[in-house]
Amino acid sequence: MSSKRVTDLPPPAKASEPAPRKGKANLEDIARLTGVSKMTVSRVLRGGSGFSDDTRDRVMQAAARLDYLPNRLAAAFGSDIASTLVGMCVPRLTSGLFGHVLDGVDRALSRLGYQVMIGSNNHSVTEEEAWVRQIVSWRPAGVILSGRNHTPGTVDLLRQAGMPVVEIWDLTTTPIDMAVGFSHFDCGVEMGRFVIRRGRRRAGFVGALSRSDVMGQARLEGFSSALAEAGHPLAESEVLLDSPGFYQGYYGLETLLARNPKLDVVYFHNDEMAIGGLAYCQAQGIGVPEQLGIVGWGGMEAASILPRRLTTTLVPTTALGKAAAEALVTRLKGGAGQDVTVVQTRLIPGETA
Amino acid sequence: MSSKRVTDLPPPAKASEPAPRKGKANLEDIARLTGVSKMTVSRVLRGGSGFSDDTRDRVMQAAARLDYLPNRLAAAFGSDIASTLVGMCVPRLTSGLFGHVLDGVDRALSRLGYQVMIGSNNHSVTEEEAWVRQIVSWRPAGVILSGRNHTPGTVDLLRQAGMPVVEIWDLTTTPIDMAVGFSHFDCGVEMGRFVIRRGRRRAGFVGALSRSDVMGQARLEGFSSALAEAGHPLAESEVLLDSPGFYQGYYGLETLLARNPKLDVVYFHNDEMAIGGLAYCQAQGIGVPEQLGIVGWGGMEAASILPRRLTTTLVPTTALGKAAAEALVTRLKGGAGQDVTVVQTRLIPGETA
DNA sequence: TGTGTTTGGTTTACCGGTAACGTAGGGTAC
DNA sequence: GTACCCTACGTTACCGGTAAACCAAACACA
Repeated sequence: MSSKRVTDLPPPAKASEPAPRKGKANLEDIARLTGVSKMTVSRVLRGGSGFSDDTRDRVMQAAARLDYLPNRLAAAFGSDIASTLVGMCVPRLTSGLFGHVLDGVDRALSRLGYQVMIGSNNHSVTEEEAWVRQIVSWRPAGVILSGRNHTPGTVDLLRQAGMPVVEIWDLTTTPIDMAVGFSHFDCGVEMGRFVIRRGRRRAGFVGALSRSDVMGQARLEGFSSALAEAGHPLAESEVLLDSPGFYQGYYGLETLLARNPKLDVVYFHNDEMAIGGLAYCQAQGIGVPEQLGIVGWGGMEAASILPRRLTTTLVPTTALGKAAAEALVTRLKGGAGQDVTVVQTRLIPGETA
Repeated sequence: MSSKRVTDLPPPAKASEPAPRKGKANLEDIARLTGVSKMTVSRVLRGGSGFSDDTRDRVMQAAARLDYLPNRLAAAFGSDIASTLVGMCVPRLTSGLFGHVLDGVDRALSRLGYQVMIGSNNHSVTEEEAWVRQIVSWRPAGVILSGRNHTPGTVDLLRQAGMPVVEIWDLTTTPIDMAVGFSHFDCGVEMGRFVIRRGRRRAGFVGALSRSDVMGQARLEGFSSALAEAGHPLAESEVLLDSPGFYQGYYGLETLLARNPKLDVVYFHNDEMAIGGLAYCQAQGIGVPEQLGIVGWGGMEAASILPRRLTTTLVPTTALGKAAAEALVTRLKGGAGQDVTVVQTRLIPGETA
């Protein structure tokens, strides 16, 4: 017994009493009380068929009387297909965007009786592999990963486990199994073209590529390539080895402008950093957008209510999570499941560029 | 077999071949290959004692050769004390604050080999009970809940399961088992006294008590009582039946000021709403803090980098999560575990009040 | 030399479900 | 009347570990 609490069962219960101990009952106990076999009880409780209405009622009553609590561990272990566990790994749990993705996933899955096991890998594929190794040993029904970059070990583990895998966030043409996301490169391209259209010519970038945040990198590359194509290549870039937060945006912009005061627009790794950048401008009396354009990425709620609405790219985080969950469930139900699902991001032309 | 993927095992493997099928090996397979019993293998792999160095090496080699993946499901099921699952339920996964708490919990627990299963209850004790019922059927090692309000059913389930429970966020003098948090009422009191000291006399409150967010309610009560004590009771209050976000703060303040334009300070449900309120002031040309004081709660990162640093209460979210995890683990290791752990919040006297 | 004790194992039983298959009895088609 | 099928169960075996008890050989010590 794992009971560690002190105030548990009032009397220590007379030995070898077959009396129903409330709350510790199993199928056998219900079977005994009902006068059927435990297999029949199992069938009834799972809502299958192969029993009479009368039997069903009696089983249900007995289960209620004994306060029966199913043991999902036993069920999942015994049947090999009954697992309703789903593992989900995100880069950082503290990211507002991933919070919404997680929420989308959890809402969609828990409604169907699945349980989400979380993990975070801090943008490290090595940590991700360690997490996958742990998760796979729980024999989950499926796994959701963030990003398309994984160690060979991760891929091996998942392939061998033979379970559905959804890679979210960034698109990949060669998913391990399925992918739901959008192209970060294209986000960058779109924003690059946008700032060019707005007449900006000397663009900078402020990022915080903690570890190997290849997706922020991809946005930068898309941005750069669009600028180069237009004949006005990226003028300056400051990439901190830090997490992409408000402070980093504030000081990142300070550093960037110190190096090149003539910039007329700055693309930020994300909205949090961009808002930090805006704060810096306000503090220094730099006019936005007249003197300097500020553009972000991600579409956090705060961005739309600022004094000046931030120009950014809106990412449908909750919908993305929901789509990932649905792809997984479709596969679990035996459906084919789409290999690659694209969710649409949208450039919000705010008032800061 | 649960293999649904198509590109699984290259050749369909000759029938009844005792040859080690990579990645599907179990203790028995390792035992056979090593020439010992599976019990010995179990001991070796768990790093116990009772075997020679030679045996250990041979077992480890065999395990590596077979790509052995432990089956935690079987282990947890079979032993009743080996579960390393921990359930954690938060009001909303999209809340920045809870993201940090979750992160603190997950970091602390995953380092020790535990797996966190998440859930959200949308501030509803009924949804919480449904979640607890699901979670308990996974026989986790422990459970972390948010808030101190629970249905009798929830409490029953947890008591019967007899597993460690940590209630976080709000303090309670009568925890189900253990509690880690701080007093929301006291936060309100402290802020009430603070605004009085700053000379404010006509205070308002803007909240968004989605469902039964009793903790926001407690802060309001503390705030009110401090004001009343000082002889300047709360003048106006606007509580939306909505989630506490930026927009709600913006429009909540608009509504509040429409009803009572003479307010000289407004306490917000949280920082997100307060920032929304600040945005409204900026949009309307209301001088902060000269004309109107704005104070928030929570201490989100954004609050400290705004043009004017927000006056708020800093909640040590990550530390709180870590403390909760540690309380749980202490209890799991057999220690007594502190009943109630208080984490310190800190009023940050910013520049907005 | 006999008797603990330690070392390095083995054996057996069990956790609580589920899958697969077996079967008795009543209805039914021909 | 018999072959067949359906309904409503029961039986058996098993999933992959772990706990507990047992055991033989080697060693220690008086």
